[in-house]
Amino acid sequence: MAAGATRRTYHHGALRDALLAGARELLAERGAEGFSLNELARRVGVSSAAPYRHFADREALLSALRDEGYDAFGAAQRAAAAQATDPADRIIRLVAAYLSFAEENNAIFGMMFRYWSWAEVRPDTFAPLVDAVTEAQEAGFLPAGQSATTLARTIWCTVHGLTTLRLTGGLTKLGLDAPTDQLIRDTFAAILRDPTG
Amino acid sequence: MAAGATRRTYHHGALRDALLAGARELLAERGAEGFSLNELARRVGVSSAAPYRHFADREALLSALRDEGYDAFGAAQRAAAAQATDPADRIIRLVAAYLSFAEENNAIFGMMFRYWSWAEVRPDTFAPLVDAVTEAQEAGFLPAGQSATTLARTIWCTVHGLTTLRLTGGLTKLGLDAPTDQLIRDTFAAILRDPTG
DNA sequence: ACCTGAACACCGTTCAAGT
DNA sequence: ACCTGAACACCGTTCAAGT
Repeated sequence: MAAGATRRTYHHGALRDALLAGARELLAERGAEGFSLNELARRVGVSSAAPYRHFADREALLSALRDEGYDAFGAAQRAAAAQATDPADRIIRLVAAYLSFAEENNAIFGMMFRYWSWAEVRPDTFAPLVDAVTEAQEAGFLPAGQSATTLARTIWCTVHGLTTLRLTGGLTKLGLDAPTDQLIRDTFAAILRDPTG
Repeated sequence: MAAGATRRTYHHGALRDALLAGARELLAERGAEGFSLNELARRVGVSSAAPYRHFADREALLSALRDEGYDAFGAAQRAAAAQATDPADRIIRLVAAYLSFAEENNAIFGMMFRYWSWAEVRPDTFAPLVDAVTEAQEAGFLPAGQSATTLARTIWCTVHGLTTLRLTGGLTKLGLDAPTDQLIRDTFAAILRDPTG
């Protein structure tokens, strides 16, 4: 699909978009550390200097992908929240959406949340989770003794740890893996309570 | 300290150890992705081909550092557990030790737990945590409804998420950071219960 | 305005040759 | 046995020159 997909003449016209599209592909194949700007240029069919017309450097291109990533992540979180039937279900769905976003966008997720950066993160990225926690507290699924942001932070830490430890193979390596649904249920059983109990 | 610290003659005698020591330094300065074998060779005062007498490749050298890292981590966990006064305190101390190990060994921690690998992880790395959870269940600090390994997995996910989100600056970026002690207390308040309550 | 070609200093890695 | 020197294919990045 990438082989020889080059305009014979001179250049593209829409090189910037072609670079971004190629970068998404290449990133998925090679991961963040294996990602090479020269390889990208070769695939897109331009000289290795051409990308510098559109991006200041390698980091700037990756930064643009992170930016898209935060958008997509926010949309996925909101979509998950919208499908919920009750406050506890909403939290579980947000958690499940977190995990599956990371699964489907491994390299980009890594760049967004795992190492450096945070430069492009949206301040409202976790608004859906904080809202869900507030509701869950009111409905008695979560204790009222802590602020919603504190509890949301705890849940964020838990789901983030679960996600990274699972995707990097750590859970499997230590014999702690389980099917996704069960993993989520068992993990948040320690935090979410039954309001009728 | 690294400048010109070179035997004038030929070579070292103990190049392998010199490489490992230099690598620990360089890794702390440059991080895992910035770590260069050529730069290491220059610092240690040998040709860029010399390290290949002692390590198959760049990865093999980093792998040796990960190996040391798991040892040091295990020792730190056991030391923390030994100081505890009760089962809940023991869990909090293990969590605090996890965080401070990551803080003091940022790059190595990243290579051990954050990205790839897991190849060198000790199967008993989390034995201290599982033991502490078992005790905490018996003492009523943790619910008895789940197995100790399941609960330990949850706690591991939470502390791991807390650690990575904090060290990468994510908590600060989203206005969720707090002093270490309070952060740990607030986070695990949602999981640990008062057995007298 | 947008891209190429050639160049720079750097990588990781290999291998014949030196001591 | 252990290391050097020189080389290879690759990086990211710069810049004069082309259209």
